[in-house]
Amino acid sequence: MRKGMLEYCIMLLLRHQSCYANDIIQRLQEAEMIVMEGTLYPLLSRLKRDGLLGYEWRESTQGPPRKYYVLTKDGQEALDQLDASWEEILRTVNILKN
Amino acid sequence: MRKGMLEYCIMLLLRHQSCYANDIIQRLQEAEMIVMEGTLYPLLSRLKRDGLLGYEWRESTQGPPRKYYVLTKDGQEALDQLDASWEEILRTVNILKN
DNA sequence: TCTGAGTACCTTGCGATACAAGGTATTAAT
DNA sequence: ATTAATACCTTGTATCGCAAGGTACTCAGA
Repeated sequence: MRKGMLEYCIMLLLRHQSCYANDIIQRLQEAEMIVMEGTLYPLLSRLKRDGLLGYEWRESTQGPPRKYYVLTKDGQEALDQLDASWEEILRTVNILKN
Repeated sequence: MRKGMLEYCIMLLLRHQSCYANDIIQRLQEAEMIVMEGTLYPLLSRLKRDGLLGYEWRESTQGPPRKYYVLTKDGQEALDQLDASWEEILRTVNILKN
């Protein structure tokens, strides 16, 4: 059922901080949402391609450099839109639950 | 984003009343969720095939007879499970929203 | 020095979901 | 008999998420 929620959750994560893939996987896991690498990387690439995310390389103390993703201005607007969609889904489910 | 929500919404609808396809489309529309016929019919067939829904034919005063769908016992249990999943998604989003 | 373990990024193939478009069948009215 | 309305269903396409597999960089230890 969480289909389609992933994009929203990832953008929520990036609203206040930049993250690289493993950060995202771990933080989502703490919020009880499991994401696979094979799901995450293509999704990040797509959001980058669509101009909603940008990234910058940063060195790591142990291991290869990391891609830190950040929300672009377009991304913030898209996120606002997703917030609205989420509210609508909440309303829908609440109506149907009566 | 509402991908995957449809099954849940339809089963919520059927929790307290039986419906045929156009009922479902109209009621979901009232709850601000748009469903296409080409989406709904295969979904209903699948839920029937999986034993979560049953149906009975009923005559209509104007037009061909209608398939009224109802939740089976298995369907009720599956719906309870979906309720739990929904609660989990609510928790996840709330955590990520801070 | 080179080899293996750990980390990080990415791709390919598959199944499932939803939509758009089109098709079949029954009923009632003209 | 034909048409309009209603109701059910199928096919083709796009997207999403997962499983599995692959590449590349870094560092520690043999």
